[in-house]
Amino acid sequence: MVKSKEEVVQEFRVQSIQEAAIRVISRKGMAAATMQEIAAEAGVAKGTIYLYFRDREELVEKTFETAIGLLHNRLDAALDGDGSFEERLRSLITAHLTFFSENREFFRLYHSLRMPQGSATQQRRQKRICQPQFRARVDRLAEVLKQAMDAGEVRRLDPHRLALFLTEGTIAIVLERLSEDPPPPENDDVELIVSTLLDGITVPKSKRSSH
Amino acid sequence: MVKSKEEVVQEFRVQSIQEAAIRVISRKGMAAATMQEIAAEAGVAKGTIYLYFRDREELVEKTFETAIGLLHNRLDAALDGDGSFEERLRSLITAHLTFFSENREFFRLYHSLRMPQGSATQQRRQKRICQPQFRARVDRLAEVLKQAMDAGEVRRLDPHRLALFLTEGTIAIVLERLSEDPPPPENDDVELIVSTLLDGITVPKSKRSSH
DNA sequence: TGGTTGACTGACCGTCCGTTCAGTGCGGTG
DNA sequence: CACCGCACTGAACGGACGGTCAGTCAACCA
Repeated sequence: MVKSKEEVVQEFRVQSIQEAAIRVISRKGMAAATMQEIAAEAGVAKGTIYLYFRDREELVEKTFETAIGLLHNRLDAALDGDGSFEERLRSLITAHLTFFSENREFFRLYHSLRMPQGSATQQRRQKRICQPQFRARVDRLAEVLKQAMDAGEVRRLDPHRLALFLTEGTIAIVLERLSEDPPPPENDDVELIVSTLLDGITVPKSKRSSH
Repeated sequence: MVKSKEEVVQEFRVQSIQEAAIRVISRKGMAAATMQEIAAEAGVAKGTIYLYFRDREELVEKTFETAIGLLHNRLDAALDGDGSFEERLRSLITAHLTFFSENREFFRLYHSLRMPQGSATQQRRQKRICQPQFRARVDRLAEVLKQAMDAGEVRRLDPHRLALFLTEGTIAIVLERLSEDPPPPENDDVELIVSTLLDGITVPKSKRSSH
C-alpha cells in the first residue's frame, strides 16, 4: 500500500518539527528549549505541535530516538567491518569525530540527555529512554573488546569499564574539537586516542634516551 | 580583629544554607532544585535565603565555588607530591575515586554544572563560573604530563588533549562505580586506568600465546 | 458557487517558581 | 515594663511556560 498524500504531509510535519526541536535543544539546552521557540523554529504555531505529539515529553522522546539513531548507525557500521581489532577501533574513533564535526549542533542535545534534568517525572522518563541507548552502545564496544581479548590481541581487562573509559574519553576530545576553530586534522586526534589506548603513553624502555 | 558574635552567626547561616543547597541539587539536579526545597532542607523560610544571597544565581554560584574547592584541593594535593610520574598519576586517580565515593551526592551537582542548562542568562553565568574551574584542573594535569614528557618518561603527545581524555575517562568510571552496590575494590579500577594509560591494552608481542 | 471540513492558529488558562515585603516575635535597652 | 530594632517568616505577586480550544480559512466537494 502506497502512502496517501495526507500521510506524506503528516510525515513531513512530524519531521520538520523534530528537526526544529533538535536545533533549538542544541542551541539552548534541554531545559531552556520551550515549545514556543520550537514552534517558531519549525514555522508553525505552538498548538500545531500538539496535533502531532501528545505533550512536550513525547516530542523530546521521539526526537531523541530519531537523532540518536543517526549516530548509532554510523558507529555500528564502523564496528561491523571485519578488519583487525586495531582497524575497527580506528574506524570507530574516526566515525565519532566525523559525526560530531558534521553535526556540531547535535552534541549539546546528546549531552543534555545523558545527565537528566527537569522535574522528577521528566528525569525518570529521560533515564528510561537514554540510559538503555547509551548502555547499548557501550555494550557493543565492550563486546568487540572482549572478542579481541579472546583472540589474544588485547590484555584481559574488564571490557565494560574499558569501553566506558574509551567512550567518554573520546567524547571529551570531540567536545574540545568543537570549541576549536579550526580544529586540528581529524587524524591527529584519532591517532592520539588509538595509540594511547593500544600502547599507552610510557616511553618504551628500549627507546629512552639517557640525556 | 576577631569575629563578632553576629559574624559567626551569619557565617553559620550561610554555610548551612549552602550545605542544604548541595544536598538538594545533588538529589534533584540543578534545574529541579527549588528555593522552597532548599529552604526546607536548611530549616529556614524561603525569604531567609534572600537575606544572605541576592538571588538564586548567586546562591548556586557561591555554593558551587565552595563545593568544587573541596574536590580541587584533594586533586591538587595528589598531584603536588614529588614522587615519580607513575606515583602521582596513581594518587590522582585514587583521589578522584575516593572523593566521589565519600561524596556520592556531590557527583550529580558536579555534572549538572559541566553542561549548563536553564535560561539563557543562567547558562552564561554558569559557563563563566564552571568552565574556568574545570579548565584549570585539566591544565594542572596537562602541566604534570608535560613535565613527564620533558623528563622522557612519557611519549610526546598533546598534553592538554591527553589530560582531557584521562579526566573524562576517569569520570566515566566514577559514574559507573556510583551505580554499583557495592562497587569493586577501588584499587582494581585505579589499576585498570593507570595500566591502560601507561602501557596500553595491547598484549606485548613477546607474551602472546599462539593457541 | 455555496457549504463543509479539518488543519492550523494564537489568545488564554492553570501551575509553578523566584522574588518581595508587610507582619511577627524575640532579645536587648532605658 | 514598655519600647525598639532586627532577623526571620510565609502569603502574595509577577512572569514564564506547558497545554487547551474556540475561531479562522484554504481546500475540496456537491
